[in-house]
Amino acid sequence: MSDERRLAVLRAIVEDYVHTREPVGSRALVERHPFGVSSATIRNDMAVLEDEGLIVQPHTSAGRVPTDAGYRLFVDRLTEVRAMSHPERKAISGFLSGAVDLDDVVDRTVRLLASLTQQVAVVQYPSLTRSTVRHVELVPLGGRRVLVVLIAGTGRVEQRIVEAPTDVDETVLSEVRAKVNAESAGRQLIEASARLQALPDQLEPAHRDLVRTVVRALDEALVEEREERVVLAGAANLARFGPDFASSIGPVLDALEEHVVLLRLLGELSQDRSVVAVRIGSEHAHEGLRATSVVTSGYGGTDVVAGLGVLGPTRMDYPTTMATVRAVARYVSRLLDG
Amino acid sequence: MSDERRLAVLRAIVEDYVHTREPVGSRALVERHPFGVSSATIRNDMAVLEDEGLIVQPHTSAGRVPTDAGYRLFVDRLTEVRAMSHPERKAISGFLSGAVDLDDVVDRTVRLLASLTQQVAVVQYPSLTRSTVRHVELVPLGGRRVLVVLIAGTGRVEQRIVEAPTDVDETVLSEVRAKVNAESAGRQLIEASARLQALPDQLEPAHRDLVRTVVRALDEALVEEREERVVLAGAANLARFGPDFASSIGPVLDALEEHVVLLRLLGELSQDRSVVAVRIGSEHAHEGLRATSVVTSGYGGTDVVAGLGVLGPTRMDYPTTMATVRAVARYVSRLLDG
DNA sequence: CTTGGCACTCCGAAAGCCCGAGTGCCAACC
DNA sequence: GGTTGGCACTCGGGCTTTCGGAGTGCCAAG
Repeated sequence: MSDERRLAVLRAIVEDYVHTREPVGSRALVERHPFGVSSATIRNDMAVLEDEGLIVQPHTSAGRVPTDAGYRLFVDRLTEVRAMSHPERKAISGFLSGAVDLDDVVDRTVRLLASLTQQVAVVQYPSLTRSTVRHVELVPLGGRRVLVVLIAGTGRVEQRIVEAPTDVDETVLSEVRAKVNAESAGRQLIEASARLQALPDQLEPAHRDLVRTVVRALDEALVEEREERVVLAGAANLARFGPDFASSIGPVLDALEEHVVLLRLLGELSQDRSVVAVRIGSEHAHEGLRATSVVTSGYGGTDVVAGLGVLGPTRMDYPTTMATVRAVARYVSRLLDG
Repeated sequence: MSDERRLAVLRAIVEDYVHTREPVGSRALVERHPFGVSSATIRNDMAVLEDEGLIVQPHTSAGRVPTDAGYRLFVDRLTEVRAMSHPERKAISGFLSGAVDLDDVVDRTVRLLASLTQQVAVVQYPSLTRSTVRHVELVPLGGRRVLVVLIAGTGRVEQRIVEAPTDVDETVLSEVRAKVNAESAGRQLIEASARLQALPDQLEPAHRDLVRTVVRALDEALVEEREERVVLAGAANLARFGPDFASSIGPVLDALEEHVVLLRLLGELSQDRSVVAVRIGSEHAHEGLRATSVVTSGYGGTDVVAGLGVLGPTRMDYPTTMATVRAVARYVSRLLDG
């Protein structure tokens, strides 16, 4: 019994099922695909595939449906990520290149992904972690309050208002500002953070507490808030996933609202920028996502700085979705690099 | 035929229908409510109510269901907004008072609304318009780039990076900064905006272009971006509205994603802070919302600065929802004022 | 205006039925 | 050993039919 043909059968089942949304039987399979063998043979193959846990039949006398394990094998071994056609590429770059600032890039990206895939799109804000510090500004607000502003290389701006231990005057603040910028401007955020930690000890004791307060605020902005934001689009597509998906809509919406869950997902899957990663159905840690698959990619500048992806039913067109996600991630990365 | 009893019948129909989710018939009505008349009499009343377009029967031989007009009359004339109980108030203020900054206030508010009402909650970010300017900061970023930061009385911070007409040096910038703050600090945003418009003419020509650029950026931050953001929570509750609502989920999610639609809605309905406003089903301009009702209130400081509300099925418990929205709006307002 | 009575409608659940798709298995075949 | 046609068997789902109950509208009497 040819191992190769069995895999071809699995591939055919996945493709047909994704296409028709209905369990696929042996007869239909040999009609649509040129296996050169009879349906009885295919039946034998299917029995084996079922033993291996790659497909199941919803009821006796129904066709077969891929299991999550079946999709996994399909994605890992039976799929080449499709290349995008020229017009497709053009549409992507055209739509994205109109963006005016970072917010706009993220916004356009997430909408684009949602509309191209007809699924739910998720885009994480580019993390500050790998980005650089352009400038740190300290603004006295009167009394002990100081506004701490961090401007990152990406153009993203984070600010905090802090309460200094004593009243601050402008001359002290100028000094601190100069020191802080000397230590951090132009450096990667992680490095800047490390250097800033050491800063208070190098200063005269009178300023230490103020500097500590400022550094703590910057650190929050740098570390805690990094990767903290995600943007969604296309939630309405959930309703289009079909009636068999209806019962899952509630839990999925719940999960989508817990941005922490999405961030973890993107974080775990988007380690590598050049690769699209897929998490399928039961592979999800979060219960509410067990009916869905997520296709993600890292994106950003020279290092990976964030992730993006789409979420759809496990019965999705993986090759196309993966191609789209990859293409969009690449274009956004290029945009942010330039 | 008593007009009064007819309205009592309408009220009873609305209440029972909201409670049971099933069309209510004349027999069930007299059993549950002490009208002191027979079901035949109620039937006559119902016939009239149906003629008036306030109720309909889904099919012959089914009970009656309120129409949107019926709900409207119920809300306008048959309802006293319930007062919240002490424990309820306490839960609200307790949950909200833990907030650490404006973002947190908005975030907690929207979650609170969603969980209290089990519906979809919408909170608009407090508008800057009626708020005051606390401080304006200008930061040279090197070359011609200047970071313009606006700190509002609410603690909200808006920033823009602008490209000055020529290279900027710190001394010029200090001067401009002083002027700008003198004109705007402590003033209401609208007033500040007006005064800033006049500022360029009062300065020496050399600085005018720079000031114009800065003022334009501030104006954008003040005017264009005001009221631009809404935050949602509880979208998953859509799935709990019942099977009869299932077909509307898609369109509603679509509408929820168009924040512009929500902003217009909140804007139109939340004119007055002390009043809860309701828009019912077919009263919505947006098609996708025709199956829903929205209950909103203005909230904010001394003037109305933003709106919040919840969205649910037209068959919702209006008195309770209105009470909750009102109570939450009040607590948030108090929080922002203090 | 109210009421009891009555004929009428019609939804929806339950039951029964049948058809077709699909399977598993087997014996024969190459 | 893999492949094949044949065949009996299963079972879901669509279709129709039936039936009961809830609810109405109307009417004539109070």
